[in-house]
Amino acid sequence: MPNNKSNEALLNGSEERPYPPGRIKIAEALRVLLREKDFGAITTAEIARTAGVTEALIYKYFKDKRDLLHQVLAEYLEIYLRTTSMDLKGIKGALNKLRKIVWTHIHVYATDRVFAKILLIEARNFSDYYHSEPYKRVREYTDVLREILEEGIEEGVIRDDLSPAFMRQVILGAIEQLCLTGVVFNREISPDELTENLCDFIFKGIVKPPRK
Amino acid sequence: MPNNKSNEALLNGSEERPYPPGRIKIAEALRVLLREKDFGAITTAEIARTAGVTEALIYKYFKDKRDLLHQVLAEYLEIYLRTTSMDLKGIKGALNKLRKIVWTHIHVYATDRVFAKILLIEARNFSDYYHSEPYKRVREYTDVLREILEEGIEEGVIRDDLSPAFMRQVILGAIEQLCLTGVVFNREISPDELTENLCDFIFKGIVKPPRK
Amino acid sequence: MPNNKSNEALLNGSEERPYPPGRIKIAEALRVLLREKDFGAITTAEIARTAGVTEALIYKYFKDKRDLLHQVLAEYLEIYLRTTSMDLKGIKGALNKLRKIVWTHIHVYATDRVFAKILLIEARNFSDYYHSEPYKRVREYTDVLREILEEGIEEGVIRDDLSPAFMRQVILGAIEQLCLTGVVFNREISPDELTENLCDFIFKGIVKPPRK
Amino acid sequence: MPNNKSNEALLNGSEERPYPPGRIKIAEALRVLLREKDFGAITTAEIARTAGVTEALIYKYFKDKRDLLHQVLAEYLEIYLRTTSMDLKGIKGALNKLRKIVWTHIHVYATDRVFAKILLIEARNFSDYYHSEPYKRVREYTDVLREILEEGIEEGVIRDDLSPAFMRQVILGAIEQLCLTGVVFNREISPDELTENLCDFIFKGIVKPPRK
DNA sequence: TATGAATGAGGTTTCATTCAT
DNA sequence: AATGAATGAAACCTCATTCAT
Repeated sequence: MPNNKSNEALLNGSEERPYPPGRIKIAEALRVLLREKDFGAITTAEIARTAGVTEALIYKYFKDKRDLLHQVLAEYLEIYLRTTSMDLKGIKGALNKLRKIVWTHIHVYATDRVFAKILLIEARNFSDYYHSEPYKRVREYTDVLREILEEGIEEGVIRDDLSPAFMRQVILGAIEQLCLTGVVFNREISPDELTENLCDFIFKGIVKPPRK
Repeated sequence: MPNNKSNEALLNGSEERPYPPGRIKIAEALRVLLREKDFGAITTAEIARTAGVTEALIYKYFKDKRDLLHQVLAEYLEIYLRTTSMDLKGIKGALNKLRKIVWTHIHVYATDRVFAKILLIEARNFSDYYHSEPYKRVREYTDVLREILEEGIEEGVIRDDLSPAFMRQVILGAIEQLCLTGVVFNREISPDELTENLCDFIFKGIVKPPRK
Repeated sequence: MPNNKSNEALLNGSEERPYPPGRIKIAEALRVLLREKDFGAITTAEIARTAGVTEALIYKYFKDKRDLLHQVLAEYLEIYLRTTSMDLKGIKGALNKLRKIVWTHIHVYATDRVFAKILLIEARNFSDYYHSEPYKRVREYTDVLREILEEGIEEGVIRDDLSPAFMRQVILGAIEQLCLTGVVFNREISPDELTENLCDFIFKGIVKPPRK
Repeated sequence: MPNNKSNEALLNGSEERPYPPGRIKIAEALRVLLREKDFGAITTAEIARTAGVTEALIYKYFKDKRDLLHQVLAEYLEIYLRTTSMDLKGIKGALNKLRKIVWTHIHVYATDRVFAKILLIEARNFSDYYHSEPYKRVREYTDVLREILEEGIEEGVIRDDLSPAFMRQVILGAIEQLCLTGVVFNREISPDELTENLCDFIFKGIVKPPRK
């Protein structure tokens, strides 16, 4: 792996300026708790207890409870944005890239349930989410997908009578829906299988081609 | 319209046993408030004030605040389930039915923003939602879609190498994602256009067919 | 049994003017519920539901919830006052009477747990109880005991250097304490055994008489 | 007084870790209010107001309103348990000890009306009281009495044909009944006189010994 | 850097009670 | 004689947040 910096480390601040222990413990506590319950059901008291610090300390490092979630989400996004662009390197052809990014996306949801929960369940509930910093990062993330679609159109392998933005929505919606139930009911998610089927769907549609 | 009972009336209980005025006012108050803000941001005090009744009355008719939402949601579902099966009557061909149900689905989100908000934003946030009564109704709703897909497979117009359940997920995910932004940013949603494009996508896929 | 009127009937009003069915059902409902839970934990809604009437009806027949309890208690007292004076008839000697009344008292607590609960647990909790109508009936009840003690003093079989009022308190306290645990923990209470031991205690004290 | 730690201090936590001021004020407020009214008639708002703190603080230090009462009661018991065992030191003879403990017991009720009220009136009304922590302390308290009785039996001064547990019940019941009216009607209670009479009753019984 | 103490503001819920019919 | 509808008042409690140290 070319990553000279582990994800773990990334969650704890930059190398030169690592986060103070209290801040690390708090963010980690939230991650732990999110594994078990909704953000809304988690109290600051609980976070503090889990982190082994006082509630007041949370407000030293975070503007408020929401900000804590946003920052934790931002840290995840940081990681997965890197991973994604890394993963696409060296792949040729828009369709191959598309397949790859679909797989990566599903894979993340499959393996990192906390991240998945935040994105699929919690985030959209905050009315200000769609104007928040993390949402902008998410857009960066999904923009990669749009760029691949544009690339495919230019390559001539993807139809040009549907807007890339529209196609991106459909693909993302499909991915999220497919993963949502897995996340909600804590079921296994198989990236390989889902990617295979989804790309099959996306590429060819569901209408049976007429017999020759 | 063949409906001999208006939707309005349906929200007020059965014809013989209409809901008491207080109950109607409370449910209506919630609907009004949901137009403007998140369920979580709505207080029982607010609901009571808007309804012109006392807070206590809410608890006469509903187990708790959540139950109120569930019941309001259930009433919506009741209506739209009827509408949906009504709408499909007389349509021939699975693909035509599919197109119709996609249109209906989008149309509902486009016109009934309160219902859309509950379903797209609030519902999934309640950890117990996926085990709740309303969710079962939603399943009934989406099952109609699956049946259409099965019909299409039998007719031989829809491919049989992807499971109907899978296809349903993809289609639903796409619809929801497409409507979500409209709902969140309070933008117009065009059922005709979206349906047109979405069915085009779904039916044929995005890969450009090779020139003959 | 010389009683030409059953207890059951007594609870339902006088013979010529029986209580209306609603009032009977409500009082009975309270008795039923008291078998299982504290008066404080019983709500008017519960009483109404159990009685199969509406809450409003309770207020037709009773001033308020407390009054309902007081009336139910009064009805019990009515019954047991009759029983007691009946029971003492024909018994000769203050000590025999004393033994008899102790037995009766314990026997009532042993068999009628609802009555026992009201008297041993609920009643004293109401600050106004000691000025209430039922309390006056209770005094009548305990006065019988005092009269027996006075009789014994006159007969010369009971010491005259302790006031009858004082002795009554001690005896009643002992009975109540002995029954209380039985009632609280829903254990069997044996009137025969308790009476035997208690009278033994009361009559002779606990100090071992010096050897002759 | 050999006590190197005042009761006052005991109510405020251990010496090294005194309770925070808020907690002390709240407990004290409840004690003050109990002097005037029933626990059930005291509201958390009232407690907070009297203590000069916010209602929320009550819930920082106590699980709920009941827990507050339990803890206050526990603190009293702590004190009186110490006092009791202290008081018995140096007394010879089971009967003397018995007399002493009766006096102490009555004396406590006579002087500390709040404690008396909790124990004689409030406590038994809480259905869970008999399974609560404070009740266990009360048992410790009354066990001392039983031990004295056992000692007396061994010494040969107390009759051995009645079980110590039974005798304890009778004695306790008598004490409580005797004090109850004093407490309820806010009348003076004379420990000396009551003890004198009660022990006379207990030791010798009420039956006049036959003339020699 | 971190804590202990305390708060403000409101939240949901409960329950006895009333009144028009 | 009984009900259906509604209420008033307060109760208990939660939780994010602040501030002095």
